[in-house]
Amino acid sequence: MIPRYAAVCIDTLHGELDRLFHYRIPAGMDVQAGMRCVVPFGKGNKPTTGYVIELTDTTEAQTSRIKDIAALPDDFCVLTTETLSLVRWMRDKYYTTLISCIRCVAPTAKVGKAFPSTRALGARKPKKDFGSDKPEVTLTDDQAYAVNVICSALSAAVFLVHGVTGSGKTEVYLHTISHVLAQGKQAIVLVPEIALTPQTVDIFTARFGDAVAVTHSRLTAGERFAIWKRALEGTVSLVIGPRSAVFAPFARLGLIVIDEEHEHTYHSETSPKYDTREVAVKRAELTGAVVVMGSATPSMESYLAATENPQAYQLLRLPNRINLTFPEVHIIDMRREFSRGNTSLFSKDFADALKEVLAAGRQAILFLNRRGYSTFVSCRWCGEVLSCDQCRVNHTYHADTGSLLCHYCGRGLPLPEKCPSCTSVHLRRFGVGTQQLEAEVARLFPNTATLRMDMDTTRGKFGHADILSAFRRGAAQVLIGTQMVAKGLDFPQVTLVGVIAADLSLFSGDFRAGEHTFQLLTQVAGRAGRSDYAGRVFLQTYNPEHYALQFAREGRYEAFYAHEIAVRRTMDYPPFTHIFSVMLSGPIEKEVIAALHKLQAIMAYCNKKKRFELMGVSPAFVSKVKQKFRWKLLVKCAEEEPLKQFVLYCIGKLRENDPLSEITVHLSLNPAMME
DNA sequence: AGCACGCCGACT
DNA sequence: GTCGGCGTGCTC
Repeated sequence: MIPRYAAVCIDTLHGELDRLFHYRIPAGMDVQAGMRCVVPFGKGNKPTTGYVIELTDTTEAQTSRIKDIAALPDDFCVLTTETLSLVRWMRDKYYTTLISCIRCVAPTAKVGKAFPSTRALGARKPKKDFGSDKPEVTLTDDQAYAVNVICSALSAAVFLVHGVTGSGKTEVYLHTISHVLAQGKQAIVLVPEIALTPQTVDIFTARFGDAVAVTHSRLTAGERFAIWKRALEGTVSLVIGPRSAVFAPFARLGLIVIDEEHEHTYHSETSPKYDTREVAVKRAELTGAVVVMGSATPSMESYLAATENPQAYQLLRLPNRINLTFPEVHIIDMRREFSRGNTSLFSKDFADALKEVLAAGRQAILFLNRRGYSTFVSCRWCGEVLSCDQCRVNHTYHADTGSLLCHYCGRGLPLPEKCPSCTSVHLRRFGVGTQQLEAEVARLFPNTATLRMDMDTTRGKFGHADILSAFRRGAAQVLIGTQMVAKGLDFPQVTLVGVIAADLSLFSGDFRAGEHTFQLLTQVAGRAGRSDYAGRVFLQTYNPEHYALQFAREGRYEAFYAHEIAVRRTMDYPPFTHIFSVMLSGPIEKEVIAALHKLQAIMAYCNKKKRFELMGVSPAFVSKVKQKFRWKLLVKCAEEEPLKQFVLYCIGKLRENDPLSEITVHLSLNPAMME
């Protein structure tokens, strides 16, 4: 029986259109579920792109209003049976519209246009017999065990590889991928950010050659589509990329690797606000693929799952550095430096160590997680702190342009000569950023070449790569940077790492501050001593006794985990509960607060059984950005699904009584960063 | 979101 | 009488 109707999801991002529209299938048109279609839509019967979600023989819609599908722009299905299931799951899981999920999975289409032709791309030979391609590297016992366990998993298993920095996690991934490809299956490798992990990507492309496609945010729509199509057709069998690569449309998916699984970039910050790890596990469940997550510092969520629910998450350990010793890590109490009269940026021990390294002709990495020259400018006459007029954020002084810059909206202005509040000339710059750090190194070591890597120096298309390759070939002895220099880099000549202010991420007010600090310090410490030369790491801090610093110094992940998870349990924080953050933003602060109080009242009224813990109305961490005031409230509950339904129901109630015309609602379940 | 319909003031 | 302002409501 030939189906007569197609249920179509219209390619328009609007909540009210988040339902299926039925169209008649004209005689002779070969429509399949998962295809794109062009349909007349709206008042003007405007030709509009849609996606065929299902085919039916009957329809409940009034037959007199049903129109015909106008055309099929493609001769293939953009959505497979698997990805159709996936987008439906995502829609419910991430409280969003079906079309926004489809846009994650399908290549981004220009409405009314067919996809570009792939014919011009040339025949593929970005074939090889992987079974006979025995990698030349000899695995350690730990590595071999991990590879064996993963490769003998039947299907849909999830592994967490906890491997210290330098333990050879990548080699485990490579062997596992070889095994999967040799079976004629396909694999996805997810990395936090392509630009920051060029070496990891190079290793995969070198090993698997033409079978690999690398995706990244700077690809054009055409390039992106070409890779998508090759994955669909199976002319590539390994896709490497950031979180969006989890959607690679492989028909025979065998493996998804998530490197550095704890990285917050795996959380999408725009709708659908998906967690890449959850999507990967769902795809594994739908396809029978295996998921391998790896990290030196696993997230609390994953490690808890691996230790308390080993049927679902199997833990594999790589506890030893291969041919490397752990770097010596020193915590420097900057309060003592100050009491001894040292008010400079560098402690005496670190300055001495840097001097030695430079004299020995080796390299050093200096890490400071703040860009700019001075972090704020204030008036010594009246106390005014210069700030952005669009945002509630202090201006940062940038020495290269001599300007004040807002790091939230990007607007800048020249540094004024007089205080805008009292017109005195006693403006002074306080706080240290990477620019000032660079100037300080130049002052203390005048003949030393330095490179700086932060958002200001990596703007260009190859910004990251240029700086890293210059440092690799020895164009500079010192690399100064923000957290860009902390991750995954492997420079054999680097024997010293200095963390200039290890407390910066400690007091953000986020309950994950301890976890983030531990992860960051462990990552950055791992940059030192990656060859025969011993490495040294200095953590400068005003809080030397903090557990995140102490455990990072000792390289004791399990001890840190035990401490942190106990705090989370006691305080009733994730992963033991779920937190839904509701933020409202709008141009009039009073109205934003009033709407939020109204929502709070609705929630209190609907929460008769006290199942949900309502936390108070408070300003967002940055309470004004780009002329919009931002206030939030948090709701906690041990179970995710009822929490989601409760919050969405209450927001629906709020909208019923109030059009919220100028107010935007921002929802986030278990946000990776508390705003 | 678009886009059309609709019901009131200024103009050829 | 008609042109056009943007408020309201629908889209198989």
